[in-house]
Amino acid sequence: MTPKIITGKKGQGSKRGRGRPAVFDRAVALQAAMKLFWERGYEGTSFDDLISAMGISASSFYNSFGSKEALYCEATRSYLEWSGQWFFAILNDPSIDTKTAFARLFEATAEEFTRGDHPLGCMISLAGTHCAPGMSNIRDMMAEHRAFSESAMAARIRKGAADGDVSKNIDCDMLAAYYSAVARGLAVQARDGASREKLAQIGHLAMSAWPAG
Amino acid sequence: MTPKIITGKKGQGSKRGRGRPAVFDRAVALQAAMKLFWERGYEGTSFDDLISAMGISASSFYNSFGSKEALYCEATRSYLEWSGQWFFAILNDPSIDTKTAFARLFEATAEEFTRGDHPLGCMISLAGTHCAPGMSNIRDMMAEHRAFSESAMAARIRKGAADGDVSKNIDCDMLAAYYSAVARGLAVQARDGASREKLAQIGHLAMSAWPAG
DNA sequence: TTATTTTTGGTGTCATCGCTCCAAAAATCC
DNA sequence: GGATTTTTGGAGCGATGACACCAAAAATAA
Repeated sequence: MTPKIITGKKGQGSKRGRGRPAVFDRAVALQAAMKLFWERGYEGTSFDDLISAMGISASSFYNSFGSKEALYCEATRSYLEWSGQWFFAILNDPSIDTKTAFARLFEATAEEFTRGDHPLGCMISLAGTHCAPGMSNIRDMMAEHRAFSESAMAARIRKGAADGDVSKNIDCDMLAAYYSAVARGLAVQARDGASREKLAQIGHLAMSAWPAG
Repeated sequence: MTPKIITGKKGQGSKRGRGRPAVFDRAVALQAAMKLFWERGYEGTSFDDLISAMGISASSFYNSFGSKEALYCEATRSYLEWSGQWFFAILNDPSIDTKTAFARLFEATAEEFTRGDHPLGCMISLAGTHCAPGMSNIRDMMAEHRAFSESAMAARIRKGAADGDVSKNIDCDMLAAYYSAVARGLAVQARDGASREKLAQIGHLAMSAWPAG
């Protein structure tokens, strides 16, 4: 009944201690879990699928990651850290103006959503929209992540307005909401098998809604 | 092992026969199931949730609907029949031009996605994107429905090009893919709690990408 | 080497899931 | 009213899901 509290990451994460060192690479195992969650979602991924893909036993899993839900949170953070690399690099590139940043964002999105070395689309856009009651924590977490990326877009547009490369008359939050919606739609299109070219052209069309300066 | 084949709808569906008539209204039960599936998705909705919401017993469920998967298909058809009402009425309204039809489509979408009498967003847009292996039939079914609505949009645009109210130089399929993506994005935004006004403004912004005649 | 610390495999457990069977009950037809 | 046909409630089943526990194994510190 009393839930076991995992205070800190153990396994490969702790510094070289006394006992037997873990035989598996925690980062590699986490990455494998991330891809599975990305592909199938939280509820679509079973405990057995996870430990099998991660190449560890049930007890190692429990020792190192605490629970399926804790692992999902960690995998999500890992995904965000990874996708945030290209996302924020482009969004906040100081050498380009706001509109160009968004255009490049969608070019990169078309590429990233259709790569062969990881699942199609976006782990965040597709997750936690359709879920059982009792999964509200998961749903809320993903909604927050979506809201975060939308607000990052809004901040970039506001900066553009301050810098003078975006008209001061536009509603920055609404423009960000629009491009956020387009990104979510691209994730669904990618999942349904849309080609890189198709995604790129959708993004290009979306850019033609950019308000005139 | 030999799967029980449900040849036709029984229960309230069959014409007044000999035996004891069903005590529940099949259409009402189906609608309750539809709303549950719409809210939670296929995997997020349990058998017990269903029979409880439908107000019937497990055996009545099995007698009348065959299986959870068969019910899901039927609920999906029911949803499409219902949402197709407003969708195609606007898309194929002969009294308005193509661009106006799409603008009205998004106005209606903003309203329909945020009504209090049924779940938020769209049952089709959100379903079957993140699912377990073995659910490929469900995933494929939903992807087909999405492709169908996209092709209906493309057909409307092609008709517009033929009628002369859309430029003949545009790529009709690509424009449809773009508006399809926007619709998917609106469904996610609606799920995340976006207001009707926010959705309407996103749709309005999306319309400003309409190619010049 | 010995003691200590930690991981590991295997097994067990409890709940849920989706389904299935069965006999009683109820309504119609003759 | 009796026979027939169908629905209904309830009990139960095999599979899966997500852990949880434990004793053996392995590696380091002393």
